Order: sequence, then C-alpha cells, then structure tokens
Amino acid sequence: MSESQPAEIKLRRNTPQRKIILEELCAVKTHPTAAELYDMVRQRMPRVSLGTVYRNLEVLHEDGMIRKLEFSGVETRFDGDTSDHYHVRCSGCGHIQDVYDLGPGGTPAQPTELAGFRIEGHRLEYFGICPDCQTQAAQ
Amino acid sequence: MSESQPAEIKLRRNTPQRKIILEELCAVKTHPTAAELYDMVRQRMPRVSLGTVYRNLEVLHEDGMIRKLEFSGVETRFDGDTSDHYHVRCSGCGHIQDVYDLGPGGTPAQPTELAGFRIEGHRLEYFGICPDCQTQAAQ
DNA sequence: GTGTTTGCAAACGTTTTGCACAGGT
DNA sequence: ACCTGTGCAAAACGTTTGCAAACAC
Repeated sequence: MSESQPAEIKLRRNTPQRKIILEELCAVKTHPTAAELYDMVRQRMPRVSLGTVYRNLEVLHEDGMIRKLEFSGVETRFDGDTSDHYHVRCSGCGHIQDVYDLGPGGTPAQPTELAGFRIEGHRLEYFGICPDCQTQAAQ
Repeated sequence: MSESQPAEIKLRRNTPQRKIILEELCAVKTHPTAAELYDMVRQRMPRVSLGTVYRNLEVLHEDGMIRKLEFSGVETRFDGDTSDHYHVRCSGCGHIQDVYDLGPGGTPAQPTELAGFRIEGHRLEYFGICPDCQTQAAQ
C-alpha cells in the first residue's frame, strides 16, 4: 500500500543467515535457484531452512543487493551481480549467460548470435504504473 | 528432442472445446489467465475441465494461433492477437496493455511513458541454444 | 476402428505462510 | 524488553499428468 518511490529503507538485522546467503550467491558466476542456493548455504549452515533462504532472497532483492532473474515460465534464479546487464537463457539446458553488450544500437531487434548462443527470440516487457493506479495514488 | 525449425505440423482433431477456447480468447482485448479463460469457456460449456483449457492453450500456442504472455514472476496470460507487439504490465494492479509502438529507435532504452503508464523499468531476456547444446545437437 | 482428446482427480514443483521460539539490538 | 528473524511443517499456487471413457476422423 505504501510503496513510495525511494523505497523507504526498512530496518534490517544483520543475521549470519543473510550474510552467508549473500556471500554464497556472490561467490558464483552461475545463476542459482533458491533450492540450489539452499544446498550451497546448507554446507556452511546445516540447520538453515528453505523458507529462510526465500525470505532473505526477497529481502536482499528489496534492498537492491541482488538481482532476481524471473525468467518466464521457469523457476526464479538469482544473481549477485547487480551491474547493468542482460541475460540469455538456453532453451535446451536452461543455462543462463550474462550479456554485457547487446551490440550496435543496443536494440532488441533480434540478434542472431549472442555470447555464442544461437538466438531464437527475445522477450521485452515493460512494467510501470497504469493511468488508473496513478490516479488512485494521487489521492 | 525433435524440435525442427518449421515445427512439423501435428495432426489435430477439431474439437468444440478447442474452438470455443480460441473464440473466447479472441473475443476479448484483455489478456486472460488460464483460470479466467476457464471461467469464460465454462459459461458456454459447463463441463469443460481446467486441464483441457491448459492442454488446448498449449496446442494453440504450438500451432501459432495464440500468444503466450509469460510475464516474469506471475501466472501466464494468453493473447489471441498474434501480431507483433509488446506489453506493459502495471505493477499496481497487474493490468496488461498492448504496446504497438516503442517510439523512436524502438530500443529498450527506458522510455518514461508508454500507453499512459509511468514506466518503472523493463526486462529484456533472450533465449536460444547455448554453444554446448549446439554441439550436442550437431551429432 | 483407431488414435486423439476429454473430464476428473490427484500429483507436481516452486514459493509462501503460520507458528512458537531463538536471538540481535 | 522488544520485535525481527528463524526453523519447521503445512498450505497455497499455477500447472501438469495418469487414467478410462468419449469422440473426431
């Protein structure tokens, strides 16, 4: 309800769980799912729960510490690299690769090759606040 | 496994269920979820099942009759309009609006306004076949 | 007749949640 | 002391699937 622009900073306790989850995520160049991260964290902290991993990933995302890769149709993956880049996903094995350079123009106009991938297509989706919700928020 | 380029046409039986599902989807300019479509179809065919709706939406999508809007993080929505266009999704209410013109350049470079929406961001994701899977497929 | 499609219900995998307790500040 | 964060387990959610019967061709 009270989602303001600068995303009011919430008070956070600095728990070892959150610290380890972030460390593990930042330590890899893969883009693990919550379950994969859960396995990684469990090696250092055996009694951690999957719910905690989910809750902390959400918190870290809210605070802009990590990126959430909600690739359509498949499980969410997470990225400790918050720098500006895009992703290619393999339709075959699901592997996700970082893309830092979209090539000349930087348009979505379908490149045929990207980071060695044979590109089949792309998805460009915008999100924002619709006219109705803007009106409602103004009150 | 055998996903060839021209997508070999499968033999389809022309069932009333499939016909009605397609009709209902094409009749609206909204982008209904499978469950919403299920409700719509049920008014004309009370005994239809949700599984049938899902199966037929998949079939219609395979055959290129409809578009699947796998907006990240939320349930899949469907679009009877197969023409080339993009979508904006409202972060507030979830409403999805068609966008036929991305504006000058047609780049993802964040427009601040689109179809009356105040744009907060965009997501551009590519999909294709990774080098490893290409090698594997070549054999 | 044959093989696809259906309705039904149960299963699936991911994510979220309720709860009582532990622990950071 | 307060109140956020935790582990645990169960629930919720959207979607898929197994099956026997029904139906299109």
